[in-house]
Amino acid sequence: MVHIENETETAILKAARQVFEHHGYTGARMQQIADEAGMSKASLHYYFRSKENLFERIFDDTMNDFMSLVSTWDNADEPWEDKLRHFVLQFYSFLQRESLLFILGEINRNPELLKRHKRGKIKARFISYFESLRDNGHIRGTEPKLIFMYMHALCAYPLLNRNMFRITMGESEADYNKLMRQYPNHVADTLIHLLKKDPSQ
Amino acid sequence: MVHIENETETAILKAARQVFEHHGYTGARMQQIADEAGMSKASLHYYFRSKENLFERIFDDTMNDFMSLVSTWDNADEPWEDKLRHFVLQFYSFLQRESLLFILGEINRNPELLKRHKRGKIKARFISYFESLRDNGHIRGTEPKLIFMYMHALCAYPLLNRNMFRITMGESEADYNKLMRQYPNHVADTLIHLLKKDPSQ
DNA sequence: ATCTTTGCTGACCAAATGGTCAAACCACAC
DNA sequence: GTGTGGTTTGACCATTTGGTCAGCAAAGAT
Repeated sequence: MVHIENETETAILKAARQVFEHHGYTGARMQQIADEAGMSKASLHYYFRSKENLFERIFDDTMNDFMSLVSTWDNADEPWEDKLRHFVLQFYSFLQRESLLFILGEINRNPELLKRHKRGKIKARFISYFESLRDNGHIRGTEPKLIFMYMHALCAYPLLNRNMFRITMGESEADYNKLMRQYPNHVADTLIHLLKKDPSQ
Repeated sequence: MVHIENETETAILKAARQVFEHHGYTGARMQQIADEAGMSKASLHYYFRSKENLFERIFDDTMNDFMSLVSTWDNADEPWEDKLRHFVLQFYSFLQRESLLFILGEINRNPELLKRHKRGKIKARFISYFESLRDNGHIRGTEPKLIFMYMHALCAYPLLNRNMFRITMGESEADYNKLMRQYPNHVADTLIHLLKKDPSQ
């Protein structure tokens, strides 16, 4: 009976996630979570002892998903271009579902939150893979750490910054959505272009 | 006497900025702002009527700085490569000083905040400039809107995500700082590489 | 010296908020 | 029916928080 999720418990977690992601820890209200879960505030405290407990459950779940995605690497035997594109698409679609802004905001508020997720130094397999490709001369000499950062930045930032981008680029909602539908493939193209060796060499 | 900033007023704004940027609107406490400004809470209400007023002053100031930087474009007569590098370095150093995470978080909490900053559709001059370069065949056909987004993403995200990057890349604080010192120049190199025409064509 | 204006504050207030608890409720076993 | 265990809640509490206000202090003005 350690972790069999009750139906009520699931409803609470779902509501809590919505409210925390929208308002942050300090802005979230237990009453609002209770309302959205369709039960009394006291029930929240029956299942999770405190606001902080409930919050940590949400935060940790998201962080674990995120960390495991980051350290995932498909070892299928295909060209690195395909692997990279596949990873980018998967990563982007993950970020569309999960609220990274929430995570970043809470870490900024309380950096202690990260400490519980260190698990030693995990160095993403993404980086190791491209390091060995580079060492074997299959790609340009570009630092794989930079490529890793570029990939994260390009995937994540337009989702964090949606509204301001739309305004500073003078796009309508519809046009912006259209642009963003192709966006992850553009990112994959760009990263591949950055890594591919100049054929003349 | 409309806007001559009092010394006290300046102290309040400085303290308020620190507290708001760290804790966000909902997490910020008027008492803490008063403490850090070295005065009583009542004084805050004497100078700015309410917490919301004080917050909006901070938020608007930052947004105005940000928006004017985004729409700035140096028309000096130099090669586009130099212009671009110059802009990237300036943009990155701006983001180091100002807290973009604060802005993004508050916009997420309350999208209304953006409406007051629209000023019609302003379409960054950055984009127009590269559109005309492209139309005149001086750069690759890459969509300038994408380059604009890439530039923002590459500059901003590593600053937003500092802590998680350090951990997932398995870097020490010192090594990461070293990497980041060269980072804006890497970004400029990369963007130029993406735009430059293949010399063989 | 006294009045007036301006800056500033301690003491206070009403509302909101996280949390508690005794009692009610409900399914099920006997 | 009666008892028993887990579940749910309305009423309540202590604390925190944004905000107010009467009044003090200091600096001119008269």
